[in-house]
Amino acid sequence: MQLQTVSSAPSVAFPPMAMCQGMERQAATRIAAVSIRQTIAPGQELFAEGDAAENVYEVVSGMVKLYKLLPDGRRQIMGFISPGHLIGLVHRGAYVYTAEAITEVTLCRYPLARFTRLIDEVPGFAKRLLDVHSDELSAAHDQMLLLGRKTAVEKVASFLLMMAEGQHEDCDDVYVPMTRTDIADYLGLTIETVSRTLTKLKAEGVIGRRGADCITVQDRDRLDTLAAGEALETL
Amino acid sequence: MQLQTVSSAPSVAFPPMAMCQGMERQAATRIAAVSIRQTIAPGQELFAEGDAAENVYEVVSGMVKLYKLLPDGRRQIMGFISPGHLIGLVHRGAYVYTAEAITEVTLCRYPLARFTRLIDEVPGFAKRLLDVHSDELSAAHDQMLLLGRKTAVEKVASFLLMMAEGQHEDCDDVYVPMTRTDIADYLGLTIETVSRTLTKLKAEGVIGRRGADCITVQDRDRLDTLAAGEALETL
DNA sequence: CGCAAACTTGATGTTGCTCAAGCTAGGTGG
DNA sequence: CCACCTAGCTTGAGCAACATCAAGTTTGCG
Repeated sequence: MQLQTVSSAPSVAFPPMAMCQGMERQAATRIAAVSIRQTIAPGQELFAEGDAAENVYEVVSGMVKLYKLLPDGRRQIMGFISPGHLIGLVHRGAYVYTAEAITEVTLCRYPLARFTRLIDEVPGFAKRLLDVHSDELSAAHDQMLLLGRKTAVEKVASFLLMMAEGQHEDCDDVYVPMTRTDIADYLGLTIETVSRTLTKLKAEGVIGRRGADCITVQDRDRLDTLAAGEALETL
Repeated sequence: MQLQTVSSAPSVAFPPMAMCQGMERQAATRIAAVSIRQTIAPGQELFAEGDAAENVYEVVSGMVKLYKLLPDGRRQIMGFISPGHLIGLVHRGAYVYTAEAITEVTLCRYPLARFTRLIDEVPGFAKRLLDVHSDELSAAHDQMLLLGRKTAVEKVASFLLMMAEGQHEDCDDVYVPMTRTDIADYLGLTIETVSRTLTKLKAEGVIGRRGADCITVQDRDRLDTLAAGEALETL
């Protein structure tokens, strides 16, 4: 019997599976065949750093955070995973970070053994995975630049733009499901600095706010400039 | 005619090619067959961020730095590449960072078109590349933790341990070929802070120094503790 | 020998952190 | 339905770590 918050069921082929993006129909069908659906509640861990890797996951709905901890509890969030993206990077058989649900999350789970077999068996799948890895690595590098060299304002501006990306284009509202603590641990700041910086951006008319988890982009150009780190404006 | 500092020559199969590590003899031979040797001088660029990707490289000797710049010149070094490692991560056909030689560097160059074909043609090659990518991504995540959450002392200690790794085991001397500016841009610090931190570590007896580019590890345990970020000692 | 680049050291400055209240909103029970 | 409670957020005052600015010192090379 599973935990109440976790349910599993074999999935039938599901049309827009990101895992199979750009792949042939037959290949996509084979990949979908090894996937298992499940749902987890906010705050639940998918797996922890150092656990033996047993599955690869694809987020179908909701949002997951990935993080690492230092021995004394300092935390760095490596990324927020939104629908259509994969989780489960493995390094010598173990997960390299902890994955935890921020909202309620629906997942596709791929048992690692079967998943690995697909790499040999499904033509084009290895290349697809290499592309996915390249995207992740590129994002990691952008984040390194942010963490090492951007100011607090630049970090928060970059974060807002990242969150805006992939949300409904027609509207300037950005929905921010994670807490200030999560944002701070993602940007290498404290929760107070995140809060103050948002207040400053609002005072400058760059953003507006409808409650803590909904932010309106009022001056997109200005936000872009700040995020890019042009260093023209100090705010 | 090539630049004086750059020379190319078709390579014969070369025994310990890292690209082929763990692969069958025949596969390794095929991979080696598409490689071209070349040498570049310190300070020379292999390619720049945003350039159309044309090659993948493997460092044979020497050291290369990879970096990104902000519009106003702030720089973040993504990594130092030592022999046996690959360079040339591609994201939508363009390089995502600039690669520049620190020392004189010998390389194996693999033209991208031929390299890509090998993925389909050589069994096991795709998996090998996925492993390489996993290692890189894991290293990038470690660096994100360092940049976002470690103190100056912890950063410098981590850096020294990274440099010590892969150097002759029998000796405690760590050879540091890059400048303080490079180290600072790698750790998200200033050159002055790097210098002061090294001085502090020396005063504490954790390290000793033979000139600016050679450092002796005198208390390995202490250095490990500091790098791990146990936060027990403030120094 | 002399120059330039790289490094170290010192004095001062500033960004973002720490500590400490308040505030707000959503959920619960009376 | 409303008061209360709590988790999360905001705001303020003071501080510390690291940055900046400014000399000196060392090193390697022509």
